[in-house]
Amino acid sequence: MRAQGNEAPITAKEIGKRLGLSQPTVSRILSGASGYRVSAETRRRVMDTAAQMGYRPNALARSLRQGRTNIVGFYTGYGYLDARNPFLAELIGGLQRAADPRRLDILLHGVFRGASTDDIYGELVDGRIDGLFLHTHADDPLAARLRDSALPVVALADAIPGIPSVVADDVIGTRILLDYLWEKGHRRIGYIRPMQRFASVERRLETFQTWTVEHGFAEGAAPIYEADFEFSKTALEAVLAPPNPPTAMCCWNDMTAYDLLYQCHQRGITVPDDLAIVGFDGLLADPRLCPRMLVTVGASWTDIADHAMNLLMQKIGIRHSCIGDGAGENDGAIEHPLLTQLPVTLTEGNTA
Amino acid sequence: MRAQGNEAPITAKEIGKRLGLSQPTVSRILSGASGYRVSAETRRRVMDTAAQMGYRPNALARSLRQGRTNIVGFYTGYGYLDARNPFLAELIGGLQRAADPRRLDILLHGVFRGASTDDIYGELVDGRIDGLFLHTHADDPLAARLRDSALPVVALADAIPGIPSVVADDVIGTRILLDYLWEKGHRRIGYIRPMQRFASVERRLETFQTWTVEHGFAEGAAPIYEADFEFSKTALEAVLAPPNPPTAMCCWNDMTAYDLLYQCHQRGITVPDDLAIVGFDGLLADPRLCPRMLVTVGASWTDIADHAMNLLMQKIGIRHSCIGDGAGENDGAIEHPLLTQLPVTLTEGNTA
DNA sequence: AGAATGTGCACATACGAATGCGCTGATGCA
DNA sequence: TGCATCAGCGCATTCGTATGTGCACATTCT
Repeated sequence: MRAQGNEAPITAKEIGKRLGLSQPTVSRILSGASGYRVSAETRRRVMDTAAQMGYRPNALARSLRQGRTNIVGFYTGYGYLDARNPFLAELIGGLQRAADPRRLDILLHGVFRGASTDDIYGELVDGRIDGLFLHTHADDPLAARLRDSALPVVALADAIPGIPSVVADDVIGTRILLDYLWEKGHRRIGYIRPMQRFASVERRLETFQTWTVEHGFAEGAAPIYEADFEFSKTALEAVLAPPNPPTAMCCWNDMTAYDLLYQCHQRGITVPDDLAIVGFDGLLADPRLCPRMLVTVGASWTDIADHAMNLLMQKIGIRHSCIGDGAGENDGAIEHPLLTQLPVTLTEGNTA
Repeated sequence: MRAQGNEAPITAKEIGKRLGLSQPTVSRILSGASGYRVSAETRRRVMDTAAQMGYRPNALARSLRQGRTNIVGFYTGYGYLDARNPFLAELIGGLQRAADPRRLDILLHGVFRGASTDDIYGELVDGRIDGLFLHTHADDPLAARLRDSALPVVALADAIPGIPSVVADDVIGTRILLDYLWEKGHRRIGYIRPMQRFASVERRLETFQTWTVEHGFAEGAAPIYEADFEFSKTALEAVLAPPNPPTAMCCWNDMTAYDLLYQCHQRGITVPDDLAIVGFDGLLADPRLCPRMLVTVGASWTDIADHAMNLLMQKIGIRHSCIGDGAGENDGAIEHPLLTQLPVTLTEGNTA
């Protein structure tokens, strides 16, 4: 039973007391404040004592004073999603890699069940984070609240009007997928969309419709299906029931594609011979994990995270400089477009 | 250009000023302090004004005062691992689900390249988190530092001596796997271990050796191979080269098993007919994602995270109560064993 | 009417670091 | 000798909230 906790906490004041110096002097030396003169001797004594006592500056006090925490938040509006979801895993993993060289930590905001938009909003803007990565749909009332707040926010993976968003290029991506199917000889292609009206969904679906018109698809040759995140058995039956079913299915994202793939496997439908399947997001490109991989497009998750991080850093920097000089000039503030669409590449997995 | 930032921040003091009340009174009302009497009228005015002004208590100031942040940290000593790794995804995802009902957020600590143990330690104990989930190996010098610190720490997935650790039951798990192989008729079984001497590795390997002796395995019938995280092609050749190669391979964890699985697939070796493969961790149980699933054991990741969270909450609670009454009594502090081994179950995937 | 109780709030301080400003003593230069 | 300069450091305040203590005033009791 190591009973500690009775010793006074190791603070700058404590070091100062021990050395006969004031707390501010200790603070200035240890935080390496420039423009402050101390004798080499005093500096040495402070540094030595601090090291010996194992002094660690309290991050809360420092952040409270400086208005900066070096923590960026991540919030997903899809409360049921966590890091187990491959999509979110790529997102969070990408942010981790992007945060690391910038010496930032990531706060995963939880959304306890039953929390109101107001509560969540309050926890996001309470000063714990310098900026936020937002992963939600455009209809989320939280998005509107955040757009009008002072907190720097960047949207990821799905665009939010009025908030800088970094997404994969939905139009080019969808066209690449459809061109791929076209070259493989497919002339009846179905599209699976989710029930929700996400911005990405709309862009992808519009592109699908435009493309099929461009390529002279007849009525009924480009059916559109609506699926929940979990693609049900009955849905596949509905797809294959008509006399001339599609020979290929274009899924709005990879998770849906995997659902479909699994359903096909369950009933002995060979992919891609009986039914070709393409997805969107570039998920699970690692063939070790999923040998039964499909064809997918997607932007590099590293690029998405890195780009978003740069945007957020810039917003954070601007906000902080504006505090000092109230004039509000935007010196050197490059105007970024609200929607950044990153280039995509197609990945053709082994279909064993 | 919405130029804000010049308006005074909305603080409790500001509300008090507007209502002719003191800041403490506002604070007490809004934080719902018990044992403090205010008139219903004042309470109403404060609540209304706070709501109208959009008051959000500053979490930094509150935490600084209360010595509690309601944030728990997660740190992995394997710097190259992020949420993309299925193992870490399960770990982080499990913690997210466990944190949510407790209204905690999770701080993912980054380990910028080149950071010393001392730097990392400093960033972990700087007051931003109430407790830490530690995922690293026993040899990590950071583990020793943390063990002697006042920060509540719980180790996950790999045991750390002196720190409460929550892991899957390595011994039972390994025996279950081997019994499974035995029943399938395998009498020559190889084991793949990593180069690192992790605690879990040692326990699993010991169990393998004990088990093979118990079952009368002859010399050379239970070969042990050493592999890096990436199982190389040459390694599989080394396994299959001898005249009487193993008919089954027991991999120390699932990621290694997937490597092996992939190598087999690449050279047309049928699993499990030509070579049976079993892993450990219960990863990727979702058949949609990995139809070529293998046989694996593992504890429920939800259970691991939940158990670890309970342990940590208890340590945090004890620490906080000890601050108030310096006596250091451990009233009601149940002594938990340092090593918690959770029961495992076997999952037999489809081997399509 | 005076004392005892209770109500409703303000005052002061703590938390720990950061920072503008100003004080002291030594030195420089005229 | 007199004044400016500069090094070296302390003082006071700031950030925003929480909390122990105390002081008026109103109410009730005797």
